[in-house]
Amino acid sequence: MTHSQRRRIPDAAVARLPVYLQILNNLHATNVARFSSDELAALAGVNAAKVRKDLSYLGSYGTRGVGYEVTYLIHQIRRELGLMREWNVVVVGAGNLGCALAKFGGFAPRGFPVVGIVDNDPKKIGQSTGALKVSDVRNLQKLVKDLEVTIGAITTSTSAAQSAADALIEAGITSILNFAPIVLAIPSSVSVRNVDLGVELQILSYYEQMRIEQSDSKSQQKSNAVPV
Amino acid sequence: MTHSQRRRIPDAAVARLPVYLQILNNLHATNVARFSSDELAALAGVNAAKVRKDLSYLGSYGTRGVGYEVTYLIHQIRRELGLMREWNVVVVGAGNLGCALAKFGGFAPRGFPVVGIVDNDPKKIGQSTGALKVSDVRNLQKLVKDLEVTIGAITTSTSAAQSAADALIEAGITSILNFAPIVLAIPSSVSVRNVDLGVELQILSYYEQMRIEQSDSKSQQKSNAVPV
DNA sequence: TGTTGTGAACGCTTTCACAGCT
DNA sequence: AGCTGTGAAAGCGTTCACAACA
Repeated sequence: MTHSQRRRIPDAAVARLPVYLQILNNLHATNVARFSSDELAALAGVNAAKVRKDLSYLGSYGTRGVGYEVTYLIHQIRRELGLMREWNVVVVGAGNLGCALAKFGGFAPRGFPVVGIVDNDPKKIGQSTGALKVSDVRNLQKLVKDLEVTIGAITTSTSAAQSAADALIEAGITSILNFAPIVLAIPSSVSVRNVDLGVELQILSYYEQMRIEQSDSKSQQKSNAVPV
Repeated sequence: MTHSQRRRIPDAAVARLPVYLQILNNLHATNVARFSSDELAALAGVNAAKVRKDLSYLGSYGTRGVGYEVTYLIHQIRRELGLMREWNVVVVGAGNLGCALAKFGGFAPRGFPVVGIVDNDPKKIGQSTGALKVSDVRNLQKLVKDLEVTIGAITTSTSAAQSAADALIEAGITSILNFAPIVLAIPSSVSVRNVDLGVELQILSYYEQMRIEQSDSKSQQKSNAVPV
């Protein structure tokens, strides 16, 4: 079945493609040329049917009886994820985290160069952080237009995060990576990914507690199983 | 319907409870005493039915015709998430991120004190970072036992991450917060949350590209709609 | 009246199972 | 013989819609 119209990949699959890509890059680095859905599934910690379904959304790029080619699949995933071009990032909030992101050289080689960092604190504006100078947040719109920025990272304090988001949206940004522990009010036309360690820890905490309660009831069960 | 046996909350709901808790803490700080599912839904960016279903997993703690009480609900969510006690955290990898986590005082007050940091680099062992001294990773098991640590944060290089995970599991850790861009091989009895900015950016990239392609076809559509 | 709590319907995601190719 | 690609089934999660009730 050929589908020449726009393919829409289910969100759940989109979230897994970067993980597959990571693994395939590793396989490529270790000179592995081919892989089967079983192998990738084992490395990704999912099951093989899921891998095949996910990869099938890209097109029919496998060979029955043989498997998939590493380099070819890397290319296809990169194409589908929009990684054949660069996406410029602007950081809002020149605190510890913001400056760390601006200095960190790890994003540019992966296609996400940080091209600007802004703040509203006059003391910070003009200071250098890595190769960048902190700009006034009031220049955000111009900066976004001139440097064709599409992604904004919010690294402000919690209290400033919503106005940072407003400024980014006003400036024409359509994707936000939010590090502030707050739910941003944004139009549905803008994508947001939240990175909140507090939330992650609390989720872990829930499963920790479940484990403890489960083992409690198990040991109770055990003592029931060996009655006096 | 009363269910006295162990309640198991769906994973999707568990992931939202910390977000609700965040919002309720804010409401509490601004002296709001009550809220309706509609209000919380608006603040959390979800719909009201989902809020009610999620909260109903905690028990029937609302009042029909009135709503929910902020402080009471905070208490119930905290109880359910296992936040009535502290969960000690150990950091593996005393690099930039690891030291930042150890120094950062933001976790202890939220119930997740970082009680240790380890590395395998002799140059780093013994150095101070915040209130902690970097320990030898070989002391991990003793550290985990003595300080009753349940959560391990992996902040090593990618290449060292799997052995860090192995060491944590060997030491008896049951929850891992992984910052390395790699899928860890771990037993299913251990919970893992991955924090990978590369993955987040690539997901945003996909939706950015979709937006562009959509607007391309729209403008094409537009030019079709106004033919020469 | 106003809002919760919840069966039932719906839609999305995962898994199964096997036809279809190499 | 072996592995992919995919309909169909099963399983979850979300939303609807309304009875229950303060």
